[in-house]
Amino acid sequence: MAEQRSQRMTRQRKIILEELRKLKTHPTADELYDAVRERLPRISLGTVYRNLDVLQENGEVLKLESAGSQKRFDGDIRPHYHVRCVRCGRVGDVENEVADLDVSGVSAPGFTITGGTVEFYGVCDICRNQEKASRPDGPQGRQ
Amino acid sequence: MAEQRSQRMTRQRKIILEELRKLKTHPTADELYDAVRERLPRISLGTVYRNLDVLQENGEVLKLESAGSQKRFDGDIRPHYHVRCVRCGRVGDVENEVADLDVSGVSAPGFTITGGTVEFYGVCDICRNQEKASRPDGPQGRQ
DNA sequence: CTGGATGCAAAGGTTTTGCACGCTA
DNA sequence: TAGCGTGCAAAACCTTTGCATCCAG
Repeated sequence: MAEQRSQRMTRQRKIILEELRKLKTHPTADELYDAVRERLPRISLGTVYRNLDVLQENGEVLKLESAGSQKRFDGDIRPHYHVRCVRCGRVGDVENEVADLDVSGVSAPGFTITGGTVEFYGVCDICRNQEKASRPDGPQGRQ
Repeated sequence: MAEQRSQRMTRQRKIILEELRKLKTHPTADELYDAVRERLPRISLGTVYRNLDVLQENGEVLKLESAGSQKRFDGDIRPHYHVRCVRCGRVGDVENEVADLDVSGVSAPGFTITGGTVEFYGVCDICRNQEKASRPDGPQGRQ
């Protein structure tokens, strides 16, 4: 278990990992690319993607899957819940402890269930402020 | 609440909704497109996407954002949990009742949490059989 | 009639990949 | 040195969109 898929710790891989751990924003690949480029101006976005894949298979980072839009990445691999902003897709960390989810009594035809997790959603402060700003006369639905 | 965004029930929209309700597979947009094309050979994929959007805003179908590279859709809007196959992304329905998730004590800095749901994952029978077939000499991890 | 909906095709955004060269172990 | 990793660019994917035309109400 937790097989290492790759052996070499290149400068690029090291810095990608460092920057991802530094960021608390659960960045998308290209947000991380921007951060890494400050230290390695010639790195390519493809390298960022390739390394995020490798690091994820090595269990060193988390790939937060969300269909369709952009994937986000997390350098903090301790078990914790996430919130996703339903407006902009930003992801935050939930402070509460994770509770063990009992999967033993759960059944779905055609599937063998191995686990589960809780996904929270909400609105981030940035979107909430924009929302307030754009309707000065009270709540009245989507613009 | 449950505002209708559109007024016209076109042949296309009607058939898209019918076919999605018929399918129990939580299809991707283009899987649904294939199904609909049997009845409307000249429909375009763009129309399928546009209608899925409208139907989703009307609350008539569910857009599953959970994971994978493609979004999946569900014609069954009753509250129920889903399982997702970690190998192929297929989605199935969980038979257990949904339990109310208490969100009141949950906090995440920078976010206003409005809800949450449980996401199960596992392996679907199709992938499990392929797995068995491709390693005739016992379990030994990824190939 | 009228404006929302369609078909077609092109554009858009994100992620993956082929290739020749570079660099870690 | 060997061969994994890189940069670059093109391709692959999925989804959205502009536009002229069509059709449901």
